[in-house]
Amino acid sequence: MSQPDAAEPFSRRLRETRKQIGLEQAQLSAISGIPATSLSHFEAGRRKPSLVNLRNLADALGVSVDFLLGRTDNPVAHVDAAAFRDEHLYSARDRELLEDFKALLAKRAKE
Amino acid sequence: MSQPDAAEPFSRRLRETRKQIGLEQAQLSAISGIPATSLSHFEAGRRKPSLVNLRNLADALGVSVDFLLGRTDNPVAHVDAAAFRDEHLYSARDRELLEDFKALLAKRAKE
DNA sequence: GATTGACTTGTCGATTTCGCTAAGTCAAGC
DNA sequence: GCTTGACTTAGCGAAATCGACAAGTCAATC
Repeated sequence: MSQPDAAEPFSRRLRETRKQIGLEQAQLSAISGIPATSLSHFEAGRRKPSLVNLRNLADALGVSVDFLLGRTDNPVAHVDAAAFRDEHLYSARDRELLEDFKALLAKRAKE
Repeated sequence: MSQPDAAEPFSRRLRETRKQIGLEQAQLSAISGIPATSLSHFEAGRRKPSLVNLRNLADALGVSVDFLLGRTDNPVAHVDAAAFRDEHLYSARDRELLEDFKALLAKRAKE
């Protein structure tokens, strides 16, 4: 078992984006400065990129890191959605209550 | 040479965001599942997070990875950041409870 | 069937992060 | 001065990524 490929959104996003742009691994390697063998490892899901490599990949491909990681489906960065939807929680008192509540849930979940 | 702190946007963004939200390292540790000592290392610029830790941090803080990395000045990446924030911590049932609790706080805050 | 090109896979030593534990700093409050 | 709380720092072995190189796969073209 354990297909390294299937579960990782990053691997798929990387390959899809690269191909969609019409780049070969060697080309992306030249642009990003990352060895082509490393790119192959990334796309195969055998390695995960370091912070620096991740950033360079996003730069080279012209997409957001969040997109590469599968956190958003929007390739190009971001519009400003509700800046902070939990704004009301930023009263110190409420936050305290919320933290206590979370702690309670977390504790219960462990049992 | 090599000031670990000064040159790294990630370190600053992490600390700033955490404090702005009003969390202590221990709290962020509980939410993100990352040891507090690791958080200290990140904020001091002594270590850089792995892909998984980076993702968990963005989730826990409710900001985009691109923001944490200094690629954008826009804190919020994708629309449902708040919804996914504690997803990995709780069961669906707990999340429901948590949302109810938040709603309660929000309602009270309006009065 | 031999060659070429794109890509995969394995191995190497070096470097880094991993989580963990213990100890240290340091300001605030008693 | 002592304690508490938030945070830093150091050391540990385990695990992962790093870049580089060699070798292998495999379909397409000649």
